[in-house]
Amino acid sequence: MSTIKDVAKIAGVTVTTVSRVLNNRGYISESTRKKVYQAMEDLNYQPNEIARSLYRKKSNIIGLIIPTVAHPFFGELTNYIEYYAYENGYKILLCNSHLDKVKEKEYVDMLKSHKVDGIIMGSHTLEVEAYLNLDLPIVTFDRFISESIPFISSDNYEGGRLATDFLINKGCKKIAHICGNLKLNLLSNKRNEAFIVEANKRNIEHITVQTDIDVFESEQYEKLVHKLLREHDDIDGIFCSSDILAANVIKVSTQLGKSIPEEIKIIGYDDVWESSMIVPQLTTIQQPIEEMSRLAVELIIKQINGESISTKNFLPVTLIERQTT
Amino acid sequence: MSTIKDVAKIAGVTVTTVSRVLNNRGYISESTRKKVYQAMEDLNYQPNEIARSLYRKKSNIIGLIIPTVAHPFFGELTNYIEYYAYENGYKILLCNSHLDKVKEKEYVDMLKSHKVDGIIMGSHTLEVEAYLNLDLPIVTFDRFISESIPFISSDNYEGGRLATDFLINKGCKKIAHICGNLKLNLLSNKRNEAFIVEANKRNIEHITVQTDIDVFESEQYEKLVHKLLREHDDIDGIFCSSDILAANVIKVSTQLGKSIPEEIKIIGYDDVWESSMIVPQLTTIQQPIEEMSRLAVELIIKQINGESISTKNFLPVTLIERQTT
DNA sequence: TTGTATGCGTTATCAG
DNA sequence: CTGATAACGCATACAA
Repeated sequence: MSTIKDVAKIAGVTVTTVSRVLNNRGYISESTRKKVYQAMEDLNYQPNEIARSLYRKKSNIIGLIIPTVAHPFFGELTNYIEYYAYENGYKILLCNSHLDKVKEKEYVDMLKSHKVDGIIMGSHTLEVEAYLNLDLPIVTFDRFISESIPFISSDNYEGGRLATDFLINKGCKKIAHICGNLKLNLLSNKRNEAFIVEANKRNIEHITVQTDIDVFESEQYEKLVHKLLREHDDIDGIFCSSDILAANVIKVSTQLGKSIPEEIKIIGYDDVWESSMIVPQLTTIQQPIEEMSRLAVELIIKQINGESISTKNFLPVTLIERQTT
Repeated sequence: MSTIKDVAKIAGVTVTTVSRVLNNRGYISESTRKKVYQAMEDLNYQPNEIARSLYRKKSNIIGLIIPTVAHPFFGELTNYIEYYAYENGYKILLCNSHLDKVKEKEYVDMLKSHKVDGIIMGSHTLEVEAYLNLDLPIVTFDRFISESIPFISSDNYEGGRLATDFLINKGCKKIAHICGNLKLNLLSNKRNEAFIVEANKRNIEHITVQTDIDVFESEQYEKLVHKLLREHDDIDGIFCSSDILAANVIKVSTQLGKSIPEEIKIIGYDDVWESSMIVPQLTTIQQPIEEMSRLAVELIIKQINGESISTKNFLPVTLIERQTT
């Protein structure tokens, strides 16, 4: 690959001049500008971004840590994040933590070594302190770490409320909420809070099932759902904390011969693309995935530029009624 | 962030020495080694990978260009690719081309500027020449560009044969194949070749439907499938070139009141995670996504290391029978 | 309008 | 065993 020196030699000028035309800085005569352009063309020259990064102390790269891009929600999120990052001249270094504590830590260190300009965190297995000493612009999804670290989150309480109310209004008498591990201190726990409050308020029998099964372990999920439906044969409504989980519930319910939505109603969360594709189409709480992504990029870039931003960012959710309720 | 200089100063040695302990090169006394480690610890020092990359002319980054990570197939692929890359000390710079020719070209240039060590291409909208002058290790999925550029592909012909035969053996009398744009010169076109050959051999009426609708435009897909089933009410078997497409067909068939698999049998391609999750569970041709990913990383790294590799890499496919046939 | 010299953080060569 | 110093490719202050 040719360097700025080669261009300079061919164009018969010094590297300074080449650098100038490259960055449009200071005065340069039209004739030399042309010569330089010509030389760059001839050599098929492209500036070395590594060298630029070193000098400028800015890599134009954003690190993205998520559980796994194979999960539909994070796949969509990542797609949009990369899209908006690119629009703004940034690139994405992708890290799938698989919710492995050790790996997440290693990724953080790696990203720091690689001098990324900021980190978007969609995976949080580490202790609060680990994020505090990061000394780098950061945005998290769905987790409050400290007043100084901005987060983006859907309005989880409202989502939980909407889902629960909806099931009850549809006539459910005994409902369940299947969610992640509530100990993880995620903002999504608010969904369960709302679930309990609303069910109590309406005097409806309710059960909460926590799980930290990896979402791709469908057999385990199926077992869990089987168990739940066996032990509580009279459950007639389930609120799932993700669409993927809801798909599992649909599958098991069908296997058990329960008709949806007559005998059991199911409502998901996220509104990933699949939820309108499956049969029966899933009723769900829609998170504004694109807007969350756009905002994540915006917040990171503003931090990089030293602009002030709001730390608490709640985005609205919407109930999408389809065929499972 | 502290640099090697700071460490040197604190440890009371020169940068040379620090660099030595950092890279375990040459002799160093145990005592200075300790001092240096101590200083690194105190400063929480991490070597600057940008500077290293510049000097070594090696970034340890692999560029990945795909249509979009939001597509389940590419989501899974990307997950595995990142996994294996990381295992081998490489990082992934993610690019979603959205099959946009201009964007794909820009991404390629960007990756070259960023001095990635190699590119894995899962998106090919450019002309053959564009890839030939790349002057960088490269691996493509599902496209033969030239004898010098290695590709990875499932055994598409066999996949098409398996699917077609299976439908016919199950009693289908009139079958359709919905596939991508055959003009794109992808190896997946072999699936259609096999489809036609097998159908003719068995003397079965068959139709090929090409489309280059973006896979996320479900309404358009649905229209297409509606049209197909309206014009050919007697179709009783459909081979879809992706599971996502098959999911669309399931949805439309259900809407039209056709029972699956009694009145119409459906078979997909890929075996993404969703295919076993949907109801009814999808019969499909499984591509070995993890192995394809692992191999892609292996082939790129071997090229980077100057090792010789095979350019034509076909991986076996498997028919997975579930509920739609 | 253009050139010289210096530094970004690191590694390697060559002395000592 | 350790230290100066040059080089990686680029951009800027300062001269000319």
